[in-house]
Amino acid sequence: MVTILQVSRQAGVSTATVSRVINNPEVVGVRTRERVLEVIERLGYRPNLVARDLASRSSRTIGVVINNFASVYYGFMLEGVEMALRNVGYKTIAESSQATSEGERQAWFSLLDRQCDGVVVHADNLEDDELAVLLDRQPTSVLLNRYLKSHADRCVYLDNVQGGRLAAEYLISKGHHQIATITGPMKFYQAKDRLKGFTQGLAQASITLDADLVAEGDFHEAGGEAAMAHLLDTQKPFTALFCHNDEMAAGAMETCRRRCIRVPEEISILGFDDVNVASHLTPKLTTVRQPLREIGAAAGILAHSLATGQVANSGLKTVFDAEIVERATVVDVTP
Amino acid sequence: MVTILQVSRQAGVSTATVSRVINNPEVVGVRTRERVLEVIERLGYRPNLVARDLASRSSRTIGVVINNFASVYYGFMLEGVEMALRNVGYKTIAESSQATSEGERQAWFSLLDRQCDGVVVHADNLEDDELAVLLDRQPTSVLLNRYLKSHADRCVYLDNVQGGRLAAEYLISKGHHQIATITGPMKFYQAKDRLKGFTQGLAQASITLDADLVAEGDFHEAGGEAAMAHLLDTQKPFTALFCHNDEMAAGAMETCRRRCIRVPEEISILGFDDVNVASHLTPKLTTVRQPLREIGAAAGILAHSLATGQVANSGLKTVFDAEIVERATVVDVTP
DNA sequence: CTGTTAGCGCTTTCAA
DNA sequence: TTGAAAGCGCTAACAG
Repeated sequence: MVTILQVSRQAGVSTATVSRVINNPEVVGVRTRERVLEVIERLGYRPNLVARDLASRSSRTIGVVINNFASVYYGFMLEGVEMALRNVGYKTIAESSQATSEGERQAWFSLLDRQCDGVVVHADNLEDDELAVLLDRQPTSVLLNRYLKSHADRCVYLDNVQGGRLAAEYLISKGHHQIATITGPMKFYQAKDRLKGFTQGLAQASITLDADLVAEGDFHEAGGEAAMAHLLDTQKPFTALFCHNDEMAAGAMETCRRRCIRVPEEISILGFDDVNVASHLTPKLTTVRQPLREIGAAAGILAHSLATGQVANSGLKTVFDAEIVERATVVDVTP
Repeated sequence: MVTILQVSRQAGVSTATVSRVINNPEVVGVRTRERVLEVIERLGYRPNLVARDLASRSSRTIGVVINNFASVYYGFMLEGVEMALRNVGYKTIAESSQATSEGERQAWFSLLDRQCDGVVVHADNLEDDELAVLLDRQPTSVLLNRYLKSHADRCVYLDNVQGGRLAAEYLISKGHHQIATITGPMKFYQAKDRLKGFTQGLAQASITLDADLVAEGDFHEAGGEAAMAHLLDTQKPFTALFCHNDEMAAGAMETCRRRCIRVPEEISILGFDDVNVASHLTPKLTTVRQPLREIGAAAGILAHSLATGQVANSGLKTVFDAEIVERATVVDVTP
């Protein structure tokens, strides 16, 4: 391994000067700089980032905690963070939490131990109060797609209430009045908020959500299948279904297929997220889209701003709206 | 930030001892250890990994280069690496290459600069000879899902020839004789190998692959759609189609749908990979499965072995077989 | 079993 | 514009 010392000797300068041509070229004499650059090139010198980080007490890196890597939902957000950070010369490093509170805690600390300048945490499982304590202690950490009232300026997220309301409004605009819904696990605030917004949306049209038309799913396909079967079995009629994510919508469609219920002719189905399963289903799924890349990018930038002490909240967008992506599973039933 | 020095003072021992209770507890007197542990706990001390890495010249970390994060194909492999490494107390850190040779190079070096003990590289775009040079220089780097004859023991990959052959054999076993195929871009060795194996498989049954029944795709859905349209337009009859990945199979199915060609009644379709789009298509896609997690895990372990100087190649599995996952798009046409 | 003593490779005052 | 010197926080011989 070639070190800065060897470069400095070869170039006949001090290590400080070599360091300068790397990090602050303009401050170094042009002739010296040329010479050093030449040696660097010739020796194939590459700075040891670990040493640099230690000495400079900065890693120019933002850490990201996500549930797992094998889901495009997190992949999109991660890509968003990475792209945004690349533009400002920062690196991204991600760690997965296996979707457990312990995993979230560990990944978060692990990133901090690596001296990340900031960390973007997608924490579905940690409790509000623990999150609050951690955020207080880590002034450069931000929450991804989770909202904590006590630290609103540290949260970048989709407005799930708006998303839920939008779902209701859209379905109503297509003439539906009897609408069922399959929610995510109600312990997640996403599910709570989407249901809340959905209920609001229905209320605007003077529709009261019938408790029999609400089924709790698990955010996975199997749960969607089961929940749909349950809804159908209660015999309450409905012409449209809103699912809290696309996976469950896929499950619901599967149940319909098995029971020979035609989608969308007999039942319209609306998903949420717009991850790529949506466009592969038959018929293609109409869904409520989350701008995952944008959300990730905003979170990355926020963490970066906090880390570099820039004007915090300088008009940075932190709450995002969902939007409808019309495909083929919702049909207009206006008489 | 609380450092090892503060802990040592509080505990009335040297920093070396604190270091020992963290990294080599058994070598420290039980009473001292208790005391130090108590102080660590009380002060909330967390070792600075950057400092440890620098001092120990080891990061206990393996880097991974992948194309991008927004695709489960890479996500699965990454998860495999991570899981395997976790078991041996190593960390994983991933960087994306944007699927360009320059990106692959940069990500690779960047990981090395961070002093990763080894790196697992998914490099589709770098040329064989450059790869060979790099592998020679980096004795702890391994290739993921790519085969380089000159460095066979540094490659962990799916046997694409076997996969292609398996596809042919399977289709033939279902009574198909007129078989078309949509390949990946032929500049990728995966496509070459799958086609080669496929041809071999057909040859075993004395079938010669008709050039008109081969179309080159792009590994994406759009390319699959176009390639299928092309195949259909040549008017050569075929009863089955083998696609080099599931995305293109989805595209081909879309083209069939548009042209009112029933799958699998009129044309059977076989995919490759078994990423989750496969199970969401209608009908569900029969496909050739790659054990992505296992491949990732093996690559991680290989890099780890090389990094820790363990018995290289101690019976470590480095080439994996594909297998058929039967779902609903291939039908038996035996008379 | 524990402390002392050198660093790891780089950055960063402070002077010159 | 450049160099000398003092670390960053931790580990790793080497003694004892």
